[in-house]
Amino acid sequence: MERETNQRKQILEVISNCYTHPNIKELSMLVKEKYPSIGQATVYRTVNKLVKDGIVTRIDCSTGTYYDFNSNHYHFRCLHCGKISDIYLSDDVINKILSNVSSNKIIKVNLVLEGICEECSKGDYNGFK
Amino acid sequence: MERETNQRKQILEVISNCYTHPNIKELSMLVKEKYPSIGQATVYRTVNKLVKDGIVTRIDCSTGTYYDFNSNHYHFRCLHCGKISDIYLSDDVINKILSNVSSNKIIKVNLVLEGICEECSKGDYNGFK
DNA sequence: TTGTGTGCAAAGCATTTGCACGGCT
DNA sequence: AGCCGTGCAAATGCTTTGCACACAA
Repeated sequence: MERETNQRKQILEVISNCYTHPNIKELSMLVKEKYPSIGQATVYRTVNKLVKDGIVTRIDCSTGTYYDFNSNHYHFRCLHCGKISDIYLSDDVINKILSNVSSNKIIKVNLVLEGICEECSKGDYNGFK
Repeated sequence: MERETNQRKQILEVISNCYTHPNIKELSMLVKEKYPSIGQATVYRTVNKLVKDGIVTRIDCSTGTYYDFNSNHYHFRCLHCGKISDIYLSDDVINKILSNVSSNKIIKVNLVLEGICEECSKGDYNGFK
């Protein structure tokens, strides 16, 4: 099913080396920088496959979709600077959340908190991004 | 700032009467059905304003963005039938989640669980939507 | 050898925008 | 009266797709 092509390996390598949580556009640029011969369509197709295969995680929030490698954590997005940071929740809290759903087959938890990060809270700012 | 135009009232009325959680396309169609003279661009612009004003809530998940009226609850989306249902969490659980973030200004919590709903779990199915 | 993956360019869609007009306040 | 909101249609921009070729299994 899933072939270990060079492009797949290289795109995965770029994602896993990402310090930030890129969206598809940023990811495309990073891939283009390091592996210029990889086409745009390949990035789109490959990332979707990696998500489907459970190797890469989607972060869906109000400003779009971001990607994360190997994530069993959650996210906070600053409405001012746009930075996305990781949040870790205990199994206890997660189980309490899951216990509120009658389905016994939860496959994914997309949790994104949005607000003003500590750094932005300190400085002056006017309005949100 | 926000003018109480007929279009705004009518679009809000359509959203608030929605039994389901429509995406922008479904919402456009519902608006078109009931108020054919309202243009497509107006639906887009107005919904975005209603979200910005905190009157309508965005639900962001892997299949796109859905809208909800007056929501202080959370959501579950079935990967098989696509249905979105409401989840209610106690303040206790929410506070435990929030306590994991160093920011003291959380403005929004986007929480979407995905899995197979009870109804779909009962029946046979092959593959996800 | 076979069929999936890839690159390119074009097609297909969803969303935004410019502009003139309408209607809140 | 002034100005934001609206409708229309065009523009924009993101994502997908068709096709011929490449390459992993």
